[in-house]
Amino acid sequence: MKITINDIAKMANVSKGTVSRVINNKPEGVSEETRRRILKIIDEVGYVPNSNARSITVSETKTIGLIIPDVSNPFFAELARGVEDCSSEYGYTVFLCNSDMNIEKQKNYLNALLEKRVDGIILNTSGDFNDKKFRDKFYKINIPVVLIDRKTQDLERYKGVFIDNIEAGYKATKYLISGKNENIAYLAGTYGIDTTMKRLEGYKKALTEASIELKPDYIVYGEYSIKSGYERTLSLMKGHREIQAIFAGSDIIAIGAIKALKDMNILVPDEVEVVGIDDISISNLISPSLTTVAQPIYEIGYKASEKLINFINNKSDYEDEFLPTKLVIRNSTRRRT
Amino acid sequence: MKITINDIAKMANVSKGTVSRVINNKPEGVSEETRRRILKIIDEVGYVPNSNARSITVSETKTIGLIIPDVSNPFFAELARGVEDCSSEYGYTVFLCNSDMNIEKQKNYLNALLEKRVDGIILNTSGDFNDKKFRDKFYKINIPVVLIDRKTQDLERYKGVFIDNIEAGYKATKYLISGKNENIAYLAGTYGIDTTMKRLEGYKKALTEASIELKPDYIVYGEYSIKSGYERTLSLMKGHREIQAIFAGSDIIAIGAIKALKDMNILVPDEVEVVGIDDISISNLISPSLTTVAQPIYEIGYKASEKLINFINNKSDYEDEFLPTKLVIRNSTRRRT
DNA sequence: CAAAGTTAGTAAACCGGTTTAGCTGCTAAG
DNA sequence: CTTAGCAGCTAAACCGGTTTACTAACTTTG
Repeated sequence: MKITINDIAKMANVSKGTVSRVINNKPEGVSEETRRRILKIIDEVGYVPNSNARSITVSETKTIGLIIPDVSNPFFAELARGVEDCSSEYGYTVFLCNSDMNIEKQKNYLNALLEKRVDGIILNTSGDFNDKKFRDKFYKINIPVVLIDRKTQDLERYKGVFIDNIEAGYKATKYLISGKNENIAYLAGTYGIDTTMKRLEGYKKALTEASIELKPDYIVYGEYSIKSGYERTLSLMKGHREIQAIFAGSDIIAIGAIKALKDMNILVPDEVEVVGIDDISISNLISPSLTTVAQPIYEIGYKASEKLINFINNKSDYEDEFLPTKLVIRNSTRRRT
Repeated sequence: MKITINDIAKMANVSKGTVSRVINNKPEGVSEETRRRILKIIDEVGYVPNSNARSITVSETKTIGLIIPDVSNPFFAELARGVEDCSSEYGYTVFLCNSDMNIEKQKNYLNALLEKRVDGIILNTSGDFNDKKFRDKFYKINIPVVLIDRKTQDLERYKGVFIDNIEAGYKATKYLISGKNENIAYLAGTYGIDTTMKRLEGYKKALTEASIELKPDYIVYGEYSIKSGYERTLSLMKGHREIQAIFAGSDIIAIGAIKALKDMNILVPDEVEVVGIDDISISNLISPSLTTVAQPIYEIGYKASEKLINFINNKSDYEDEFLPTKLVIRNSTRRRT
């Protein structure tokens, strides 16, 4: 028996239109006296307007959807925090969705978000749409979307907030080269994903520039997880003891790699150097602390949300944005002289 | 120019009631043939029903709110993942809210969630309501709430999913005692919070049981953060070099403590042992790896969501639930013989 | 003082759905 | 053959809001 705007109207002996004006702080059409009277009643009976009812006429929900692979991954947790902070500052509430890099799950979430009529979506995509009909439908609906961290061929039409991944891969690899390493592996994340491939490009660029031969064996794909980093490192090092340095596709992977190296009694950084990408907060806590190409993770989330909200309200243009990265030198690499 | 149920009805030459039945898979009142025809049209034009419109008549939104202090804290990230997983399995979508332990923020989020007519709320409370009027209003609305991890006097009426914090504190302290330590500090989290005080009880119980004198100086309150753990450890150890072991109120605090001890050149575990509570995933990655009283964090989140959803649908009773903890022995404590 | 303008408010239409009462035409039962 | 029952559907009311067109009363202006 929820209390509605009609109840308030009756109690105050006014029409519900008048109550509506008071609720929405519309200045016209209500005298100060009745306004106060209505507000008092609202306060007394504890009336809470139903924003869903509102949303169907004003066609906005002040709600956005955030789709990421997994909040329990520190990188995405930090991203999510940035998104949520900005969103709430602008009066938006955010739906959290964990896609697990599963395209089917992502589709289900997108559908749910569309049904809930979110005003926009921030998407860390799990790859191309496999369901073309769904893609067409999705495109047709034309909901504002801002990509985050990763691009996808299929979603070319959408802009987003990223880092320059080529540069990031380049920086990491170049730093390893500066340590007089020649046999440098790229312990990559998921094959085919934008970030993975761009970082590869940077890796190649740095090697080429230094006239170091590119060895296909040194490039190993896996997933963006500790486990994957651990396992691939074991098998990689088993076959290639000559490797002197590992450029890990993310800090999470690097953490797995370091663990594997420890288990194999290979000293980090003395025997093998490791560099990651991301600079998640634990990277400074593990031992040895991780040298990494830092992304402004929180800011990426924050800016993505801001970009989305501006776009929703047509306040601004809608372009790709690339935030700067920075090499953070810690103890998984040797001192350079 | 969104397409609505009316448009579909017109296209199919039926009333919108019929379309509604088809959308909701109601078996009665529509022939197989028209059902197929309508579904085909829906598919072709890419119609997505508006669940907000739906929600105002069926008075449920299939939406729940999750309020936690901070997703970027690994403990809460894991919790959130558990909540979201369960919720999505049951067809619910979850709003993520970061309260930052700020009671005012929490109030604003609660208000927003009420306006959005969430079906229920999972709350890691940020303390008692300071606004009594709001509390009364909130109570009156009588929305299902499940507490998680922490209780509060004010919210006694609500049940939730927890661990036995007295036992957890007891286990941790007892294990430190078993290492022949007598000067054991409790590096607590926020003063007054349920978990903090219950763990204190456990700490006291273990000391009393072992006939170790309780020294007020050895109990230090702070916050549940690395920074706080770090700072309090520095000042604690400066004044009390005789301390042999630290029971940290959480893993996050323990991580800060270990960092501080390192900076003071105090060896862990040789000179000072450290035990935490939580077993967040990094606890196994830091060095030395952390001995800790493990909580089933993900399960707490998952069960809380399940409890809430069952309660929403009146399927089950609604009682407190305490999940088991387990001492995980790693390298921040010495080998016991 | 009349005309015009402003203010405060109402009633009704509308948003996009669900649900109920009732109608039509057919089949099965008595 | 009548009647009851049912399947298939429609029209209209309803959910809880917003918005628009309109009116009545009062104020300002020339």
